Formats: sequence, C-alpha cells, structure tokens
Amino acid sequence: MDVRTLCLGALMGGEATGYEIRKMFEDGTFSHFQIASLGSIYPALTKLTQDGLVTFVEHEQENRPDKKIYQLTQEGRRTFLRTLLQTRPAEDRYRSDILFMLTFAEEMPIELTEALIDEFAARHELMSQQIDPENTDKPAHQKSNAHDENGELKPGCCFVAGLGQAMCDATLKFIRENKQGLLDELKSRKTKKS
Amino acid sequence: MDVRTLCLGALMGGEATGYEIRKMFEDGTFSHFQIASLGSIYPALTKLTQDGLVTFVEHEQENRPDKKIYQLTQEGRRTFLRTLLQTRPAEDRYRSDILFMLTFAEEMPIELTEALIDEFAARHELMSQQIDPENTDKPAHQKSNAHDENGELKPGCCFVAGLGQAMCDATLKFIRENKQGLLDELKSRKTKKS
DNA sequence: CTATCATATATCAGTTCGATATAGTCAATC
DNA sequence: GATTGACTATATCGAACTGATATATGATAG
Repeated sequence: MDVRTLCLGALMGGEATGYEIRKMFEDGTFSHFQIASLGSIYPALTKLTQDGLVTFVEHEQENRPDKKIYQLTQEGRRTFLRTLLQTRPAEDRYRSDILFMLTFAEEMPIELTEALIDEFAARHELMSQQIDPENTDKPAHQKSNAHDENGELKPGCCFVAGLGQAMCDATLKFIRENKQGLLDELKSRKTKKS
Repeated sequence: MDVRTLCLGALMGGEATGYEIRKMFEDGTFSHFQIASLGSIYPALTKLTQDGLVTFVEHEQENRPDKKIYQLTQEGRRTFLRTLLQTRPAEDRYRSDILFMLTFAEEMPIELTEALIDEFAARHELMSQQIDPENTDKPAHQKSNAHDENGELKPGCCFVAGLGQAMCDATLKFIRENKQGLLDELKSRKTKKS
C-alpha cells in the first residue's frame, strides 16, 4: 500500500495538514500497523492534489509558514473506496531488531539478553496503553480518526485496537512466563562451557 | 539494522550463499521479524568482502553460474558481536495492510470485512506452523540457523519462536472470539442507516 | 513438450526513510 | 533575562532498500 493510498485513508476521517497526517502514523490511529514519513507524505499530497483527489486551503493567518489543510474530494473518496475493494492486501511484515538480536543470546553477555527482553516488554507495555482508543490521556485536540462524526468509536477501529492489545498482552504474558527460564538455561550453558 | 549487519548475523550460523541468506529472511529463521531482499544482500556481501568481514569461495562445478559460498572472517565475527553490544535496537515496526483496511470496515461491504479477517487468520495459522523450529516438515537441506553445531536448538531462537507462536495464538483466539461480534455490529449499523 | 519452479548471481528504477533546513511559538530551566 | 528544548509546519535530498527484471540451467509437473 503506497503512501498516496495511506494519505487518502488518513483524510477519510476529515481534513488535516501534512503534519497531522504524519502524527496519525507516528503516534495516532495508524501508528501501530502502518508507517509513513514526512519525506513521503508531502510529495504524495502534492501528487494527489495534481490528480484532483484532494484539495487544500491555505491558512496564512498565524505569521508562520502557510498551513495547508487538505481535504478529500468526492473523486478522492471514491478512489480510496475502490482501492479498498480492488487491492489484494500485501503480506504483513514485522520487523524487530530486538528479536533478531535475541536469536544470538548464546553469544552475548546474559545481562544484555535480560536488558533486551526488559526493553521489549517495556515497549509492549507502553504500546498497550497507547492503543486503547478510549484512553483519554491524549490531548483532545488530536484527531483520533477512530471516532466517527457522532463521536462514536468506529467498530473497525475497535476491533483492530482490541487485536493489538491482545497481541501485546500475549507478548507480556509470554515474557513473564519464560524470561527466567531462558536466563537460567543460558547460565547453565555458560558454566558447562567453561 | 542495516543489511550488512543482518548478513553477518545470517553467517553466524555457518557458511551460506547470497541466495541462502535471502531464504533465511524469506522462509527461514529470520523471516518473521526481519526483511532483506536480494537487491540489498548482494551489494552488502560485496561491501563486506571489501571490508574483510567475510570471504567467499567460488564453486564452479555445476555448469551453472559460479556459486559463491560466503563465510565470516574472525574480524567479521568480532564486528558482529561488537555491533550487538553497541547497537541500540531500533523500534519494532509492524506493517499490515489488512489491519489498515479493517479500520474502514464501516465503509466496505460486510463480505469484504469478513474476507479480510479470514485472510488475516489464515496467514497467522500458517505462520504459527512455520515458526516451530522443531517442525521437521521443512526439507532437511535447509540451513535452519536455529540449531547450533551440535544440532541442539539454540535457546535464544527457542524463546523468540515461542514468543512468535504466542502472538499468533493470541491473534487467532481474538479473532475466534470477536469476529462475529464485529460483523453483527456492522450489520446492525447498516440497517439503521438505511 | 512446455510451463513453472528452484537454484544462483546481478542490476536498476522507483519508492521510501531519515536527516536536515527553515522558521516561528511557547514553556521551562538556569 | 537568556538559552535550551519541544512543538507546529512545510520542504528537500541523499542514502538505503524493495521489487522487478535479466540471465542461465536443471528438475519437476502437467
């Protein structure tokens, strides 16, 4: 799924600036299962404007560089929905340096192994908190995209969030139950070797 | 983690060709949490050879294009282990078109939503089977990297595999328990609207 | 008998990331 | 009262990487 399509999707929740779109992928609704950087979002928005799929209004008022608020056109909305129907979703891909490194646990000091596992757990703990769309810690001004016009939580988002949380919980549970066992095993191997 | 480091890691398990390294990331040991394509592996191996971190032996015997079997040098091995100690692991990143699309479940036909969920489940079912390093379905000639010189399963790999399986299981369980609920919710919203 | 798949290397266009530049506001810290 | 860092906001660019393609051949399946 290319950044153009992702931008259209981001704008399905209402108007936004390029910066706000990035935030949706950085901290917001989509952050846990899609990635897009500013370096790809801005060119994508330019292209989409040329193709008539989005329009923008410039707001100059604030002394700062002009703020371009983008919005889907009808054509853009139709194109996005058509893409959803026609696109065969790509394979999921998960990328984790920590898991890759843990693969070599035997070659590392045990303290590093433990630190990596703890880091992994901490990140998933944090993620679990961030995922919850009901979580009102977040500043209200942030466009959440998870709620529809009536402020109701969209069922699709709810499902996806629940799934994410289930995965986090499973990860944390596994670590609780297996971390010590791994460390013990590594220790006993080290002593056997020497 | 750049491809050079990934290649060094791949060669920690013993000698391999560029093609075999790709397989480790495509189907093999690392496939579920790291990605590397041929287009990046070959240049990386060339660079590593220049830097003296790997060496290769050309085997021409088979009528086919020369087969270059790469191997870590001592310097390469040391460099990799040093990298493990010094590198701050990057954030995990998960990318899923299916979850992104499901976010817009309300705007899609219910059949598509159901198909996407089923596809998601099927992929995780398959992944769960593939992950198991004990799984001997795989052709024996494949270098698994999950076993050490003595044929024993490496504890780090075992831990990572278990974690992956726990995540798959949690995903499948969540889908079993929540799929119908989502579909019902979507149906009731559609009828309410019309 | 002809696809298609698997092995194996190599190259390249296009996409994307990550860093950087610019620039103003605001809060905090020193 | 001054500097530092964080946030908003757009834009650009080099470096890295993916995915596709080319080449070559043997094996296997239809």
